[in-house]
Amino acid sequence: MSQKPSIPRGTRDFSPVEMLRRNYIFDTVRRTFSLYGYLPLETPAMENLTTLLGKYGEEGDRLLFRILNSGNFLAGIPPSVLSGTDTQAVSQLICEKGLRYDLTVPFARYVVQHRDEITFPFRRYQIQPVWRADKPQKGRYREFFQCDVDVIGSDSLLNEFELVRIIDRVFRELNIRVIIKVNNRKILAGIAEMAGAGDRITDITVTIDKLDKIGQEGVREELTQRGIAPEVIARLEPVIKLSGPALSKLEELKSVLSSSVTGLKGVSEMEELFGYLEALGKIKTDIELDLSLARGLNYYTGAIFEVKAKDIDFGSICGGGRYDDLTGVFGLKDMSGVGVSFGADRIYDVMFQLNLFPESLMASTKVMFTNFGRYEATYCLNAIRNLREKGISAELYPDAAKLKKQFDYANKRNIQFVVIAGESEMQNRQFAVKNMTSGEQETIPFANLTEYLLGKIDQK
RNA sequence: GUGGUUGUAGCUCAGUUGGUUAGAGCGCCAGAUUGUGGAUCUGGAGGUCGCCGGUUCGAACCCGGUCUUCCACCCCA
Repeated sequence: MSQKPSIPRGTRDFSPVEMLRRNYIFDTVRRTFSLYGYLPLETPAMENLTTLLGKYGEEGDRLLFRILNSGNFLAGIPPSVLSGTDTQAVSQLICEKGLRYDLTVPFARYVVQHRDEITFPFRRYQIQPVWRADKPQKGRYREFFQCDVDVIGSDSLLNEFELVRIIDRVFRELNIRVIIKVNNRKILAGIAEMAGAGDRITDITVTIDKLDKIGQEGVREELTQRGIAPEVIARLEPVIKLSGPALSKLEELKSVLSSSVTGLKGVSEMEELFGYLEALGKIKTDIELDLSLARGLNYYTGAIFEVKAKDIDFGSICGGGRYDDLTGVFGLKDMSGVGVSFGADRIYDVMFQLNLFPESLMASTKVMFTNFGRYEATYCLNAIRNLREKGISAELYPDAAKLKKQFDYANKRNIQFVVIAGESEMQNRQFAVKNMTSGEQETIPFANLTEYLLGKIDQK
């Protein structure tokens, strides 16, 4: 009895073609991270739930994949709990581990645990999958890869500045036109404070974050629904609607938020960041100070970032921000960090739809030798060794199949050159080299093959 | 988690009011061409109609459940 195989909902297999394209993204990202002096780090797929819970808000806790304890996980659990309806209580008793939800919290955990071996400020990058028990949709998976860059142990706004440069570079290299949106949690706190609802920041920010989507009217409605007083809403609106260049927005905010120490701090932080960008920037990517940007993760305390593709709507493909006290809950105070996360899977989707992957990715083998049998194959293998030594990827068709079949194979694999060595070629110590794009075929002496192909093959 | 949607050949999809052997295009395999691919022609293989159950003399079609896909909300990379 065989069962139809399948994989869990929201997960995917990646075929060789897909992996070549994914690696293209990972390589680009990794190269940039490393260029900016960040060091690689990996942490386990699973963490203790105590590490994970309570870091992502109520919604985040719900979306955590929990791992059932091993062994007799029901031992010692009161039957009254098991028969009840409080699944939360049950899961707490039978699960002590969970799959990581992002890379930032495990990073904070790592920093606290290894503080004595780390040289601060610590710059690390981490490219690994994360898991969320979300309902899958387009661009939303239950297992997806994040590419995180963070620097921890430095308050300097220069870090924010460099992250913007990294974002700019990565997306320029990938050829994706994006817009970087920036805001600051302290400004948001100041705005809420100024409006007379400092204790309702979460409700306010979560709602105005949807401005783009549901419009002013929608925001007003939802704020009312969340129990925000009309006069508060009235005071909020003009601020959110501020327009113009970042620096002029900030200028206006200074007077609006004059009564809020926190708010002013946020404004000056943003002034510093945009100051660097003006002075040293030369960044081609559009950067916008978007006062409606909030971001859900509730550990952010300063700058927040979000990147969207301009030519297609796929939600945010990169996001992050500054967190002043993520390590605090693990017992390490005064350790501010800032970082962003590139969503590899969404970047893939964007690039795929916009056709941005280079054709050349598909051609791994540059030269294929046809196979006429054992005797001829040996002749070819000698040449192949020479090619490989010169860095030209080459392969021999493994079976002495019909030539049509061998050519078909080369065609489908996008192999640029096919080398034919049969009886007549061997007699003259030659090869017939066929260019599969032009269809031209030349006869080359055995000794000249490597040189000939080196000259013909498009580098890169 | 709430509401909706989708599932037929490897892929994209037809399939009448429930009625014998479920179709097409593309792809695949073979041949036309026993050392030359992308074109053409000929032939061929390939389907528990997502899965389980129910209604019926009879189900791809109707009903229920379940899984999957996509969408909205929620939230987010």
